[in-house]
Amino acid sequence: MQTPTLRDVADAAGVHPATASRALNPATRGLVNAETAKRVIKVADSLGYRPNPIARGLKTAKSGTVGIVIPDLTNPLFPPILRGIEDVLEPAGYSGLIVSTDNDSDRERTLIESLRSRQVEGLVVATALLDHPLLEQLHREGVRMVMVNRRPRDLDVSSVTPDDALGIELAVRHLVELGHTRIAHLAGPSSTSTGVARAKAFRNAVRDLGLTDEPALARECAAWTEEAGAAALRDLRAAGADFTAVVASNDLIALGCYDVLAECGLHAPDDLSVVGFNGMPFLDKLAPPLTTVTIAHHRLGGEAARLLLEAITEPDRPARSVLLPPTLVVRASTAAPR
Amino acid sequence: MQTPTLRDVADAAGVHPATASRALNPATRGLVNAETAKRVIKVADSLGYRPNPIARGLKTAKSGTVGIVIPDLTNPLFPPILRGIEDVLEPAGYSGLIVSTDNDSDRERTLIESLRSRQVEGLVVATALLDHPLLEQLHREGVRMVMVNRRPRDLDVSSVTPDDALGIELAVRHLVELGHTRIAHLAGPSSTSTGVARAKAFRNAVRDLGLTDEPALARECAAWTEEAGAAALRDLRAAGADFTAVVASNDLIALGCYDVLAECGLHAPDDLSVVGFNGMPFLDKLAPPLTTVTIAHHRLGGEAARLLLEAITEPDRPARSVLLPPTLVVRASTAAPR
DNA sequence: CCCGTTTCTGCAAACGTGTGCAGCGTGCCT
DNA sequence: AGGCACGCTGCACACGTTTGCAGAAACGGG
Repeated sequence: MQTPTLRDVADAAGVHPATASRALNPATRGLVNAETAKRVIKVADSLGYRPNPIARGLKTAKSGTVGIVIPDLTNPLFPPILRGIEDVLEPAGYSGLIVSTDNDSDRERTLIESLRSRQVEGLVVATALLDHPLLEQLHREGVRMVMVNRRPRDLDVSSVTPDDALGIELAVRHLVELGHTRIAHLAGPSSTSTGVARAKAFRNAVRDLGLTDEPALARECAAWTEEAGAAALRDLRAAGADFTAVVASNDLIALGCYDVLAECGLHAPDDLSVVGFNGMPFLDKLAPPLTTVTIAHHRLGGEAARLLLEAITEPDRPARSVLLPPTLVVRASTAAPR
Repeated sequence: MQTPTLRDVADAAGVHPATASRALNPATRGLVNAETAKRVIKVADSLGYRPNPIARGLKTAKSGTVGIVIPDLTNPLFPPILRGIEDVLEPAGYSGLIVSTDNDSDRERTLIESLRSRQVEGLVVATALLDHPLLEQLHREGVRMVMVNRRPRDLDVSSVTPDDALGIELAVRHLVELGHTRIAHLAGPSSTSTGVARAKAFRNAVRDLGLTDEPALARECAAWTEEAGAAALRDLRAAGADFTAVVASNDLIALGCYDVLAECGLHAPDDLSVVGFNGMPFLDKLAPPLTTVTIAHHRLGGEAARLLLEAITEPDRPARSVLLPPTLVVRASTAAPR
C-alpha cells in the first residue's frame, strides 16, 4: 500500500480526519482530548504516517521551502554559506531551493520567478547589487528576504555581511606594520556593496595609519574573478604605479595577482606582498600560502537563515543588519618590503 | 491582488476552468479548439498567470522536484556536479533539493526520509557505498534513482561514473614514461566503488606496464580527505617503503601528501612525484601545481540528471551505466625521478 | 432544575489544479 | 431527413490537508 494518508490514520484510530489533523499538529493539539490525541499519535507512527507537505501547503499557502539565490555555486565562497543556511533551515523543518544566476540579471529574474511559483516563503539573496531594481520590486511586493554577504543601498531589508571596514583595516595595518608605505588596492566592482565598502575602508585605513591616499594606487576590477584581478594588476603596472604591497578585495582577485606575478617572473612576497579577503579553502596550499582576511562563512549563512525564519514567523518585525567580525590570517604572501 | 489563479484566467477568457486547464497544458491542448486555446493562452500571460505547482502536484502526485544527496557541499568535487545537474533539471521544469549527509548514515536516512515526504520524484545519489542497505531498500520500494560518481555493488540502478580504470592507467603510464619504477598508491576507502576500482586499476596498470605489483606500496586511506591522505603517506614512509612517485586516489588525498612533504622538508616533484584524481579547481595555483586526472564533473552531473529524468518519464526502461572518459592534466608535481 | 459555559468532535468547505464523463451542437453519411 | 460520429466544452469530483462553524456532551452555578 502507498504511504498512509491522514484519512487512514483517522479510520484506524476511529476518529474523524479533522480530529486526527488537530491531534497531530502540536499547535492545535490542545483542542482535542489528551486521551484521543495520544491514541491518534500512536496509531500515526505505528502506520508510519508522514504528513504530505504538498497538500498542507495547498491549504496553508506555506510550502516549507525558501529560495537561495547565489551567483555561482562553483565559487568556493558559497558552499560554506549554504551549509550554514541548511544547518539552521533543516531543524526548523524547512528546505532550501538553490539557484545560480551566473550574475545574469535576466536569468536571475526568471529563476526568482520560478522560485516564487514554487511558493517559497522567503529568499536568501547573495547576489545583491548596490542598485538592484528587481530586489526593490520584490520588496515592494512584500516578498520576505534577507541579504547575505552583500546588500543593496537603499533597501530596508535584513542582511548579514562581513565587517568590511574592520577587515580591510586589519589587512592594511598588517602591511604597514611590516613596513610598507606604498600599498595598492584592487577594488571589487563598484556595483556591489562589498566593493565600495572595502574601497572606502581602504582609503580610510591608509589615511588613519598616516599614509597618503593616492588614487593612482587603486584600480577597480570588473568582476570578482581571477581574470579581472589579473587585468587590474596588469593595468596598474602598465601605468607605472610604484607600490610594494597590494590589498585585493577578495581571494580570487588575489589569485589573479599571482597569475600576473608568474607571467612576469616575479614572486610574492619578495617582489610584492599580497593579501586577500574571504578565507577560501585551500589558500594555505598555494604558492605562496595567501595571507587573507577570513570570515566565518558558515555563521554568515546560519545567521541569514535565522533572520529569514524570524521574518517569516514575525512578519512585521523591523529589518536587522548584522555584521560579522573578520580575522586576519597571516601566511607567507606578505613580508617586509625589500 | 494575489497571483492569478487558473479560475481567474478562465473567467477572463470566458471559459470554464477545465477548458483553460486543457488549453494551457501542451499535452491536452489538442482537445480544445485551436481558437479558444489561443485566446486562453493570450489571456493567461497577459495576466501573468503561473500555474501553482503545489496544487498540480497534489493532483498528479508529481512535485517537479528531485532530491540530490551528497556527502558534503564543501568538498570542491561537488559544486560542478550540482551545476551540471541543475543545468539540465531547470529547462525540464524540475528543481533539485540538495542535502548533505556528512557521510553519516543515520543522517542520510533521515534526510532521504524528509526528501520523500516532500514528494521528490527521484534521487540523484552521490553517497553510494559498495554495500549500501538503505539504497537497496529504497530500490526495492521502487524509488527512482541514479548514482553519480560512485555506485553500489549489486544494485540494478543507473549510474554515471568516471572511467576509473582508464584514468588510473593514464596516471601510471605518465609516471612510467617519466622513468619511475617504484610507484605507490594511496587508495580511497574500500567501502566505495571508486576506492576499490582505482586500487584494482592501479595494480593492473602497474602489471601491464611491466612493473611488479607490490602490496607494500599501497595504503588504504580511511576517508577521501587531506588528513587521511597525510596519515596514509606517513604510514607508508614509516614502514620504510621505497618509492619515487605516488598516485593518489583523489586530489584531497594528494593534498595530504603535500602536507607530509612540507612537514619533512621535502618537495614535489624533486623528492616525490605526486598525481591526483578529479581535477578540483585551483589545483594549478598550488605549490607545485598538481598533475591530476580530470573528469568533466559538469557533464557527470548533467548525464546523471538526464538519466534520472528518463527514469521518471519511462519507468520501465532498463538501468544504464555511463562511464565518462578522463584526461590527464600534466603539471609540475611530476617529473623524472632523481 | 434549568441554563449557560466549557470541552470536545464531526461536518463541510475550502486551497488550485487535473480529468473522466456527459452533454451539446455541428457536419456528414445513408 | 434521421441518425451517428466527432469535436469541443462544462460539470463535478478528486488529490490530502486545514479550519470555521456547529452540535453534543459534560459540567457548574444560581
